[in-house]
Amino acid sequence: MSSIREKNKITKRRCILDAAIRLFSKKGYDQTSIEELAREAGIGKGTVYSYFQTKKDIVRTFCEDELEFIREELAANTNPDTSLKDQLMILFMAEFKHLSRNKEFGRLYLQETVFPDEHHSEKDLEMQSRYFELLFPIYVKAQERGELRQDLELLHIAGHFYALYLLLVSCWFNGMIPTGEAREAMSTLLDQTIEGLKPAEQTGEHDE
Amino acid sequence: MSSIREKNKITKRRCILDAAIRLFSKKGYDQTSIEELAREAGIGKGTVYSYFQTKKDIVRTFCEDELEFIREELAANTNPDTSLKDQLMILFMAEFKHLSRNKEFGRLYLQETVFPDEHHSEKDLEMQSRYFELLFPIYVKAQERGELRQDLELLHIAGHFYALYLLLVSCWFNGMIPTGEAREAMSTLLDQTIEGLKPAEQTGEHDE
DNA sequence: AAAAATAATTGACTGCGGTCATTTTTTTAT
DNA sequence: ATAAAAAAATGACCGCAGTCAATTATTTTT
Repeated sequence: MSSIREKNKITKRRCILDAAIRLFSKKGYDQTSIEELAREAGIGKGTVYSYFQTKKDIVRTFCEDELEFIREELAANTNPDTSLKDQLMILFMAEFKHLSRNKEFGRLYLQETVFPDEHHSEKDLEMQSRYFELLFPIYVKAQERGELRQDLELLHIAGHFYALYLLLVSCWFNGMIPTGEAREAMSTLLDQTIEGLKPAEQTGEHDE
Repeated sequence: MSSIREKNKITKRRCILDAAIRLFSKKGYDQTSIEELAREAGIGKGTVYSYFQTKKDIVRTFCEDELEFIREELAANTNPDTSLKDQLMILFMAEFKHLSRNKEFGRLYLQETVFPDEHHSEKDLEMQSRYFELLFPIYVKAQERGELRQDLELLHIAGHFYALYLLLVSCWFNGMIPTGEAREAMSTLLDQTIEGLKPAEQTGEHDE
């Protein structure tokens, strides 16, 4: 029932995140001080810390919110009857789109979640597990359609494709793959992983 | 000919790195101040910065030195005629061994090199390229032996295996894979990637 | 409506990473 | 050996992330 407070809390939280997006994107994460961020958001410095634990938590929260949104959107829009590759492309490219729009945020978020310290690792493990489980139905369907071997554990399958995503993103960050070529690179990697790396002569059929 | 100076420089550099290894390993990176590090190394705080540009540079330097050492050692010891999988296992497990011995260092180094900011990306790209090229001969040989398809670019092949390494390491950091199971997990991932992810019935031969 | 209780806000303060003018050490020149 | 020049070491100092006791705003109680 506490109307004024609740509304203010939500509003201020949004203000801080918006200010952070603006400043971090414009000047970079390190070049933006919390004091300046607070000023931009129209509040005192200390207040920032009653909404977020640390400077990096601002980044983390923003990215988790975005990911949640992306995934909900995808869960609604994905057609589970299209090919495995199509579905993975849609998913990965949606995440990549978010990443390329918020490069600085994405970089810091990935640094923290892909290589977490002891303190965060449980939380990250949970996020990762939830993410993998989100994809399990897609892989099961693909197995049923005969697109994937049945004798592989779902976790391993998920791992293989997640590995490709990590690779793509890493190559994008270090400049090996420009933004415009990411889709094609992902497509190639997915094709190769789905098709397998075997020599052509050991494989029963090949369209090339 | 400047004997005293040159020797001192090398010695002090070593002292700083040793102190860093001791303190970072014992108390963690964030919990170790440069002032304390300098005390441990028996020098003044400012002196640290005439040997290393930033706190993270200490980590970076240590890891690059170690990697250089590991790779030289491997280049000498690897038998280019054993199977692709055996060679990759030896390489990856050697790097993983270094990583698991210096977890804190490794984490920070990977964060910086896998997801570099604009400022570092050229340097990291060069490191990554050198690393990939180191592996190219192994893949060429494997292609010649018929272990890998000939129609794939070397860079893509390198990418696939590098992706697996990233995955393994990430899972290790977030606790999904305990240290003792890393070898087996890597083995499984390599097998699956080398064998391909195809359904068994589409493949000409299979031992299971 | 006033008082008491509770929650939110704030900026002065602390500690650390990194800088730089000054001092100390080493080398070169005389 | 002494002075001048060059290199290295140093700690006081700066800016910023994060803390906390004091203050202000909101809610509940009477």
